[in-house]
Order: sequence, then structure tokens, then C-alpha cells
Amino acid sequence: MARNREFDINEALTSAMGLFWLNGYSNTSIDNLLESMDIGKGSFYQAFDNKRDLYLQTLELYKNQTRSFFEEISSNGKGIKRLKYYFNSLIDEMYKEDFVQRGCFLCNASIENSGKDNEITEIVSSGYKEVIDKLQEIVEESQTIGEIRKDLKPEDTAHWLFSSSYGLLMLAKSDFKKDKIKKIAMDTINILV
Amino acid sequence: MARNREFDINEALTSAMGLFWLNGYSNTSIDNLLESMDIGKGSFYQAFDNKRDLYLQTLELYKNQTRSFFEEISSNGKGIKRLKYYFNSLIDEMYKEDFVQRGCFLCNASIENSGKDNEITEIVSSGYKEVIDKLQEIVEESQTIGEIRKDLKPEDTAHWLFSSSYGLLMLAKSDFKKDKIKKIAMDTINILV
DNA sequence: CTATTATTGCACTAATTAGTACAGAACAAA
DNA sequence: TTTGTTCTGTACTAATTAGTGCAATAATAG
Repeated sequence: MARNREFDINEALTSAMGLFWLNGYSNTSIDNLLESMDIGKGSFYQAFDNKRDLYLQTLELYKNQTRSFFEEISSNGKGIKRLKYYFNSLIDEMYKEDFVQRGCFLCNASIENSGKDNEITEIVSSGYKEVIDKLQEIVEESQTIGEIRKDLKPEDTAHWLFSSSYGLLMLAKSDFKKDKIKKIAMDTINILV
Repeated sequence: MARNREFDINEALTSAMGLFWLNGYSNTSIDNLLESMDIGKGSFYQAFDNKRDLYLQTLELYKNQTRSFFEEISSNGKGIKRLKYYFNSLIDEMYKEDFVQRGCFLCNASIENSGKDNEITEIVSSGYKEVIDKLQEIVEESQTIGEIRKDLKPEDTAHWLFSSSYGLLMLAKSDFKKDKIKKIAMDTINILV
């Protein structure tokens, strides 16, 4: 009955996420987005309510990708091996593209938002929680197969692993070498054994 | 010979730092700054080159405050006690003012900047390094008096403590309770014993 | 008190911002 | 091809941005 959209909305979302991730919300203008998404203003406002709406959608996309990441982890070994895979992938991801360290998109959003927008705060918190829950599952599994000390409480340990890993991302944004970061990560894990 | 400046430049810098810290560089307008510093535009551009210049000065102010903080730590016990004081103060600071969690100003600057401005990158990196060095001193001291395991390499341990503490700040920006964060912090330290 | 000179506040500019309006093109179904 | 609808690009607006220019003010030294 009518014309179809000429661009792929998922591709557009992905490239928008890349911009927001790298430059933050405020430092990404609609014009920047249009250029990177390769669409015109009309198409943009046809597809999205406004800039904030697009931002929220890219945050959700990020959370979905994180979920996929954990599924990938699940199919890569068990216990400590899984934990090492998690940390290593996280760090590899950081140093992947042209030495540009973007950190974690949720952390970036959290810092830029700083409690001003409740919806964003909620999106970030629930994202964190999902990761912590997954880490807790891995810790419990590792304890079952005897790879992590049984005296450590899974919930606390998961929180601790979470904050350690996100602290590493912070370090990686500074001028620390990848090998150094990986070493600290492995030290972190070995402490649990 | 001529009129004196009517406002206290340090007070002005401190309130500017507060704004940048809370809202970031881009989300802080000159008008916001003028209001909070309680000065006019003329006085502003008389005292500072431009917005970025002011920002750099507030970052340096933050680093100076961090140095004072470590001096304060030095006069509060030795070894592990000092380490606990560091973590506790960091967390108290986070939860101090009206439940507004600003995180670490240097981290915020690092994330907003994301490698675009070399001078800012350098200011942040050297700030991190100072903290890590101080932590390393504390670790070495703790090992000397037998409060931290001697098999841990001080440099690695310092990096690890640093990333753990900054990860905690990340958590604190989410909706985690202060007690929870403090517990994770103490767990972190006890792992070294 | 006077002369000097820096401080100050206000009006201004040019650029950029997010978002809107709309005309015309393009596509799908009949 | 015709019809109906949606997509798309451009021109626009109103608000906000950082920064400048300048006249009036106020303090200090003599």
C-alpha cells in the first residue's frame, strides 16, 4: 500500500550507539547522528520520537548485546574458565578499535546522567544487576565444581568481581597497556581460588 | 593604583568544580557557572581565558584536594588501618551530599573526554598514577609490618586496589546502598590479609 | 580629593542546538 | 497507470551556546 523505509533500523541504531558510546549524549548532535546513520532529518524523526528516545533505544541495544555476550560465555567452558573468558573478552573489547577506549556504555551513561533522569538511572541499574546476577551464577557454579573457595559468599563475590571488572575498564581508559590490565584481571580471579 | 578583584578566586574555582563534577563539561554552561560562582561575565573572562581553561584549573584543584586527602590518611594509623580509612572515606564522600553520587571527578572527565583532548587525558592519567603510587606505599608499609601477605607484588596489588575502589564508585552511582558498598570494600581489603 | 586603572555588568554576535513544516519523490497495491 | 500512503530532503524556527565590546563603576595611590 505504501512506500517502505529505505534504511535498516538496526544498522542505524547500531551506528547511533557507536556515537553515543564514544562521545556521550550531549556531545553527539542530531547532525552527527544523521551523518553516521546516513539518513535525513525527515527519516530520523519519522523513525524516532526525539534524540532522547533514540538514546534510550541504543542503551537497550547495548543491554541486549551484553545478554548475547553472556550466552556466548555460557558456551565457553565452565567455572573459572568462564570467568577468565569474561574478563579477557571485556578487555579485548576495550582495546579493539583503533586504540579508542570507550569503556562501558552503561557506565558512561550513568556518569553523564548523574541521577538527573530516572529512566536512564533505572536502565543502568537494571543492566548492572543483570551482569551481577550472571556473575553470581558463575561463582556458584565454580564453587560447586570446587574451583572457588567455598567460604566466599556468592552474592558478595559477584559484586566484588563486578566492581573489579568495571574498575579495570576505568584503568583501560587511561593509558595503561592491555597486558598490564589483563594481568591485574587474572590476579583478581586467582585470589578467589 | 587600581581596583581589586571583588570575588575570591578559590571560592569561585571550588564552586565551578562542583558544577563540572556533577554535570560534566558539556552540560555546564557559562551561565550556569556564572550563577554558581556569583560573578558576571566580564569578571569571568577577566579571570579565566575561557571555559576549557577554567575546567583544567578545576581538575588541578581536584588533584590537589586528593593530595591533601592522602596526607590526612597518612596521619591516621598505619598499614591496613590506613587502607580501610581510604576506602571508607572515599565511600563516605560519595554518599555525603543529598544522595547525589558524583563519582570521581577525574573518571568523569576521562569518560567525557574519551581521548579527544590530550591535555585532559594527561591530567587524568597522572592523577591516577599519583593515587596508585600512594596505594603502593601503603601496601609496602603493610607488608613490612606483616599486615598484608608478602607474596603479593606491591605494584600489582596497588593497581588492583585502585581498580577495585573505582569500581566501587561506579556501583555507588547506581542505586546500591552505602552499607553494601562498604561491605564489598572491606571484603576487598581482607582478601589481602 | 583627584587621577588612574582594573573590575564589573549588560548588550551584543555568530554559531550551533533540537525539533518542525512541508513539498515532492518513491513505492506498493489495485 | 492510478491511487494512496509513507518516506525523504530542505528550509525553517526558536532557544541556547561560548565569547566579545564597551560604558559605567569603584577602589587605590598620591
